[in-house]
Amino acid sequence: MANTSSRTLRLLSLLQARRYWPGAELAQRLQVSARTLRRDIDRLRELGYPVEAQRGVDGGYQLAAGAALPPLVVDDEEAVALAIGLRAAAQDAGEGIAEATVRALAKVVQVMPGRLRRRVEALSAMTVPAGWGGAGGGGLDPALLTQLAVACRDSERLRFSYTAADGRHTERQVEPHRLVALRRRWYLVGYDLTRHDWRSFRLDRLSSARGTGTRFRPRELPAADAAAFVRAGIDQARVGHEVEAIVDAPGATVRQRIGRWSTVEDADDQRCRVRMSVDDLDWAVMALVTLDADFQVVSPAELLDRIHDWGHRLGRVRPAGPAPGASNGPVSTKF
Amino acid sequence: MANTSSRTLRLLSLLQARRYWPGAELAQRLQVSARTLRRDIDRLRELGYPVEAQRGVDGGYQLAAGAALPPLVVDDEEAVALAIGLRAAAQDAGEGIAEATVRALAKVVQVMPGRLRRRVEALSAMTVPAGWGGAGGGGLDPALLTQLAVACRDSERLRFSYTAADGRHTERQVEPHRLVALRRRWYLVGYDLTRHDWRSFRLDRLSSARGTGTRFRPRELPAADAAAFVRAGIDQARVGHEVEAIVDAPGATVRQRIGRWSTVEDADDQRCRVRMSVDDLDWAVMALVTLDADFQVVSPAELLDRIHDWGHRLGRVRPAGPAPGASNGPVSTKF
DNA sequence: GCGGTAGCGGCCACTTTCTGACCTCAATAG
DNA sequence: CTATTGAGGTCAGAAAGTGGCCGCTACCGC
Repeated sequence: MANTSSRTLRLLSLLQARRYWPGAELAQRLQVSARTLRRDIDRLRELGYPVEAQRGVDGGYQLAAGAALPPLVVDDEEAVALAIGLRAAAQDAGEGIAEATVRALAKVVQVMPGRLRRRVEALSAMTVPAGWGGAGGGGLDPALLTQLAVACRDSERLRFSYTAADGRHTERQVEPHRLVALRRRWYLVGYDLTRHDWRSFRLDRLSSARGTGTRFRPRELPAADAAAFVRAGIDQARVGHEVEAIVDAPGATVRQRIGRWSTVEDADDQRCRVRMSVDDLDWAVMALVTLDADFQVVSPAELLDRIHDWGHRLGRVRPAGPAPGASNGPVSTKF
Repeated sequence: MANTSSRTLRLLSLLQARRYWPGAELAQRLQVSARTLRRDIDRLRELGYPVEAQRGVDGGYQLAAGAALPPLVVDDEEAVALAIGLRAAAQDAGEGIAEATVRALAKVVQVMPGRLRRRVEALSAMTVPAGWGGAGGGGLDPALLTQLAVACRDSERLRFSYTAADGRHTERQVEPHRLVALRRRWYLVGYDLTRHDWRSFRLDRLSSARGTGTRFRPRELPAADAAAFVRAGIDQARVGHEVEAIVDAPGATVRQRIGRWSTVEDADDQRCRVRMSVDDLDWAVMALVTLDADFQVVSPAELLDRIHDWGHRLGRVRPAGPAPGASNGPVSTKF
């Protein structure tokens, strides 16, 4: 701990933990003279981390936002929070930052001591599954996502079992290349060693993955990028529903509420046209109903059925009569 | 860049970015001899970050999970992903890690260059607000959360305007102490300088906060911890809705779907009793309707009204007639 | 089992940096 | 104005970092 670089790191972490530090206190904590502290501060500044200083009574140092990101020194709890947040974010990240999210997740998880990893597992078990646990949508296992992200990063071969679209289970051995989020789904792009070709795998159809422990030299993907590869694959096997509806509310309002998942076009001042791609029609119904406005369905017809189905179900809800089951029922799960 | 400590930092970042590195490549990247690299690796190990090495052909170094967390070296995109993930996580974090989440958020945001901060703002504008953008639920402004977290951390006085429960606006000057998440809501605990007493403030009633620039010496909170303080305050002014319903579906099924937010008691084989506390009735409606089963409402009566309201709205949805706005409308927002 | 590869670490000589002490100066708040 | 606190120069001794060399050991493929 008497080292210079370790001290520099500690200084950085102190400056990150609290904004203002009187120089004397820092010097005392780092067990060096005030002069050396000043030199350490200089070192940080030379490294590109702008440390600002206030002179005079009650002065001190503070770490400001600079051109580059300093290494983040986080404590245990913060690391757990990071992992949880990233896991949740990965579930429905926009296509733009999804990759960065898993990259960061892999980074954090990789260096996290085992005890923290266990805490993350425990905590995220009680977290909301993907997109509201919607009726049909199989939740994505966040641990799987992490595992695959690490395997991609480290170029480690994987074995897993995969359930193809036709329902057949197969065992695969794959060189993982990249994770791709597309249309609210995750795909693993990799080189299938038994098929001797590139494939993309939907994460929700993939299970019991484990690394083989062998590393490989990354191959070159025969596509512009991984996202393009996946897109090419799923375009020929379309699935899901294209929803279109006219909503009796201003486009701006609608955009604010559900613009994230849909394309909103202004029709006139009071109406707009909403388009979205969903896997599950219930999802579309929820999106539309939360708008608190009337709407008309353009397509598909099934959506209208579904909506009326919901309407009926909700319409026939009645106050509960005499208690049907004694309220002293034995089984109860909290949370 | 020729510095030893900066090189150590760079080495750490390289080891975090990819798992396996051949020693020769690392040495070349860091512009040092292999011998010095080995010494650098040693240095890291002495600092407590376990670097493992593989000998022999195809050997190399890898950063393993150790006892302590090394400083995270993240790139720009990853930092943005971190901030986005943490913001989202803060919105509905469990009470246990909520505080760590904002702490981490403050840490990340504090050192983030302005350009990244702007990207975060832009991106999180298109992110789902708290709990599905539920109709009534005032979304929490994530920027506010960040701002307050930083102010708490840095012991900086705040001014803001506050709308009390009775609807009266007041201007407050406060020494922020801690942020607390309780029952899916955020509170700021602080010492109110005009009232000369400790208060807790609901974040969704707090607006136009700005730091005064003056720091203060933290006072001691007259309570076990900040959460206890808030709890004591809100227990005397309960709010929200206690929902109870009988669902015509087995308890196990229901528990799997919405057990996270509710208490489910088995009534008999085919029915169960669901209880939940919600701020917003729409939220309860959504939870119940996604169960895909009939149900009866025990309480409150308003819930029944709301359900029937939804039922009517959904019931009168019709297919769209002739296109109301030309589909070549100029304004279109994707994403 | 054998040879090649690649990490391990001791040793040495040389160079560079670091450190604390002492000094003067500069900004800031009361 | 004055006390406080950071900025920074200089100096000498101490400590480190560095590269080159060495023999050693673990591991892999043949």
